[in-house]
Amino acid sequence: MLLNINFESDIPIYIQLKNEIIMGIAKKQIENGESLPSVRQLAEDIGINMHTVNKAYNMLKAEGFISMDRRKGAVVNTSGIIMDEKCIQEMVDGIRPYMAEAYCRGMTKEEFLKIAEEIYEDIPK
Amino acid sequence: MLLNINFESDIPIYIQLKNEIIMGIAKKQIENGESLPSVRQLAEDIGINMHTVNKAYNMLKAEGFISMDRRKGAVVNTSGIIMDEKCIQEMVDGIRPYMAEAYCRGMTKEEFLKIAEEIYEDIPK
Amino acid sequence: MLLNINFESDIPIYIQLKNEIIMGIAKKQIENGESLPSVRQLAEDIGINMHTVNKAYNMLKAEGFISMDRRKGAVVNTSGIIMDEKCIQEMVDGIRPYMAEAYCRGMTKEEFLKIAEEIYEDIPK
Amino acid sequence: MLLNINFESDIPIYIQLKNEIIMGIAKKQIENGESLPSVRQLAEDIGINMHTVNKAYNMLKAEGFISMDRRKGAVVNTSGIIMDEKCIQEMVDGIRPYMAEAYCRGMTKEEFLKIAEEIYEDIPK
DNA sequence: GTGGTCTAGACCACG
DNA sequence: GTGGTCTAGACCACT
Repeated sequence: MLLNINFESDIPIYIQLKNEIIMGIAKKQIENGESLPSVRQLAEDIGINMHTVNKAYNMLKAEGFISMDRRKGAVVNTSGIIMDEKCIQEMVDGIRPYMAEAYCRGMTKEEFLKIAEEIYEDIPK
Repeated sequence: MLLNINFESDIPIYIQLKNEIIMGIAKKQIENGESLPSVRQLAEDIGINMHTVNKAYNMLKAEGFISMDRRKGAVVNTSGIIMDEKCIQEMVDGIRPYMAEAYCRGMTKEEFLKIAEEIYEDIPK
Repeated sequence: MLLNINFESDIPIYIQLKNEIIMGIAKKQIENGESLPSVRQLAEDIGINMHTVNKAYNMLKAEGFISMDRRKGAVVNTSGIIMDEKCIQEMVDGIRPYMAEAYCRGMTKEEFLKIAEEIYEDIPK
Repeated sequence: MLLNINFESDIPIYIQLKNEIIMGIAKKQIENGESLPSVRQLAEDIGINMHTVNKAYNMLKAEGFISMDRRKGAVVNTSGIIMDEKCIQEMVDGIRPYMAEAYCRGMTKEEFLKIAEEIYEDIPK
């Protein structure tokens, strides 16, 4: 799994890491039931602090993407996750500002939906 | 123009304020050429510090939504703004994580696009 | 004489106005001995405050470009002005930052001097 | 790197600071990839407020001279900077008033170019 | 009265 | 220890 981290971004590294792992799960680069690298290992690979990886793993656990196993470490476990009302609301609140800006900049609904569709279809690849 | 700021949010106030003003422009609650309230006035109205408003205004200026006229203060100026490559890329990078999460949570493309369409159509209201 | 003022610039209007008048003198759009418009007239023409025009005229007077005449108002008087050490120093300090930036951005001396020459030759037109 | 700040000048401290750092980059007193002092450290060294340094750093970041790396602080990054049309235009607009004044004061093109050449050649020292 | 600049001091998120 | 955010309050330049 390729984890793309931009150290100059204003998005915290642990958030980027969390997003990249979710992307890896979506792309099935890591399957349900498989283990993620150990905190220490991943930290060393990426060249970041152990605490940062830990934080990302804890967020993933809180959001239901992984579970912690004493022997196998962090294990992907997507069996119980669903798109509930709270998730939808967070998503709506998250993307609305981007749409408002696009709207002001003259992007039509069709253009926007076309791009959204492309992103979606590009995920599993 | 109603500016909705959530002081409990982990999103910085000046970012929320910037987004709310863009939303106000999109909704045509404030028209092209009109002046925004003075930094001090708006700060007092919302109950925040002058500098926080100033930061939001400066971001809007940098993104091309307003101009600072020495005589009229902050003026909405949407004439020159377009959805260029950089904007599209930022939008794509911004919404992709939400889509990847929705994808993992089993939301279909159709469901996602339906929600996206609803948000878009809800903007001008 | 065409006076080009940008109200959205971060350069104060009275400075812009002063510079434009000096440019007008350089271009011989206004000759030595001629009168500038009255403070009131010019303010109205440009659409700015009378005090702002006054400030520009006072700077021009302090720098030796004009003299105030009771009957003729502000009169261009370039007879006594020279490029003394102080002026040179101010010019050097003023353009050095632009050159340092151009240098960092990879502009060669030849390119810079070519542009400088072009600007100079463009003045009297 | 020697940072020369004039507290009596009417040029804002953060602008002077920005210019001095660009000069330091031009003189190779600080090389590409190196870190600048932390905002707090530099503020203390110069005897100014943290926020003033911060503003200078943010301008340098916006102009492409440095990147903010979450691990290494402000890092000089001149790899991507070029002298594009916008930069040239800003430079031209910036130095034209000095040239117009020099022209009025009787400085010839040759004298002007000689001084410009001297400033340029003096930068890397 | 406007924004711009600067200071001082605080808290927090990040690494 | 780092920068980011926010506050409070001050002075100034500009219009």
